[in-house]
Amino acid sequence: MTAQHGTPEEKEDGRRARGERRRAAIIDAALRVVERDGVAGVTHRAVAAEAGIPASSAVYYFATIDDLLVAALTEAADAYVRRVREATEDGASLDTLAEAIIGGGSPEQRGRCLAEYELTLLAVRRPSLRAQARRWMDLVAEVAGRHTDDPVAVRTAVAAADGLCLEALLDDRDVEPGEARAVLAHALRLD
Amino acid sequence: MTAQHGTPEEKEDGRRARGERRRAAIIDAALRVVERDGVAGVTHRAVAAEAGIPASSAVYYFATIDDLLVAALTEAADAYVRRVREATEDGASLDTLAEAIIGGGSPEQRGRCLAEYELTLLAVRRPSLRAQARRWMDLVAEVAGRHTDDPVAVRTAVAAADGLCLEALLDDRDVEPGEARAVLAHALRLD
DNA sequence: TAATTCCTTGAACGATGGTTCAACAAGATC
DNA sequence: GATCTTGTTGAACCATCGTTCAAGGAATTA
Repeated sequence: MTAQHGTPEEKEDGRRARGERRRAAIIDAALRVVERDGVAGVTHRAVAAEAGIPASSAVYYFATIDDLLVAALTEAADAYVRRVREATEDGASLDTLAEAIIGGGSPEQRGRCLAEYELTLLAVRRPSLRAQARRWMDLVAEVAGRHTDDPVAVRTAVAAADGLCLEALLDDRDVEPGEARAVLAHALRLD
Repeated sequence: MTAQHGTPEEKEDGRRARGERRRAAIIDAALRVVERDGVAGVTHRAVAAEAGIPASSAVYYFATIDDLLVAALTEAADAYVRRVREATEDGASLDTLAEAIIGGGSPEQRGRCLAEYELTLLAVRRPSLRAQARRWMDLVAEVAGRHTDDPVAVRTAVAAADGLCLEALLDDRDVEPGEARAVLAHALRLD
């Protein structure tokens, strides 16, 4: 009853505060493991090792592997939304959108993108995760919608954005942001 | 040295013939397992159980799980190419292409599509599988190329086709083939 | 028929992983 | 300080899995 109202800077339980921090660290570690070894590599022990904590601690916060994956997917979607929003809030230029989606081909972005894809595919098999996974597409649809009123164009742009990511992953070469831009522009009839 | 030339109906070793049949049955079973439980569900034992044979027999034909997944991916790509070629060889209508890609939303097609996606994503982490995985995209690019000369339009259509599949998987509802057709037509400027 | 090759199969070994549990430390509340 | 809550941790249990292996059966060849 002490932490009732909105201000989170209430006098809080220090134990819980540290717990929340550790929880977040575990999720981060889990995302790193997904990037490195894929969803299949996410085990309590592997994530705990990545986070530098004992395995039983990872179990304490995420009783099942599923819980951990759900948390990781949610965090990944959050990060993605943050990134794209930041890149498109002021000027909704197509270049920045393309770069935010494809990620410029840097290795770290590539790892992120792969992780996002794996988690999305995971969501296909778990109805409870679908809503989280859809946030990617919905966000791209929203941004695309600023450039056109044609719903088919928007659908095309969204689908193309997803497909471009997959191509970028499958090709080893760095995908030029210019190519992504050209495809998005084509889908949106901006060329 | 007996089975040297092209005619496969040479007097062949009956043991090997049955072996080849069993090998094919194992690959089929592996694909069914991928559809049902995902790539993560592919184990020697699970595939063997699906095929109704002892686990050690699956090991005899595919010494490692990787071998099994490679074979499954190759077979899935073969089947996909066969399907799309069959649907587009005579009249290369966009409707048939759209249906071949999206698959009319039938549950079995959905399972196939999901399996193809999972195997494709697997290929991202194994360079030796990339070539097989690319066959999907290359085929769609070829078919799309029959409708336009604009390379950007082709790239957009290919990317959109991949993205549409993912959307269809993520949405539970059956995706209307008409929607897929509209998106492809938009990408190819045929509307 | 004997030797050879190919396939079949059950059992087992070692490793990994999900999960449980009990003991314990540390902060919060009385 | 006593008590309660929260977090921490190492050990262990049990299941699953990849892989090995040896014994054998069946088709083929000599």
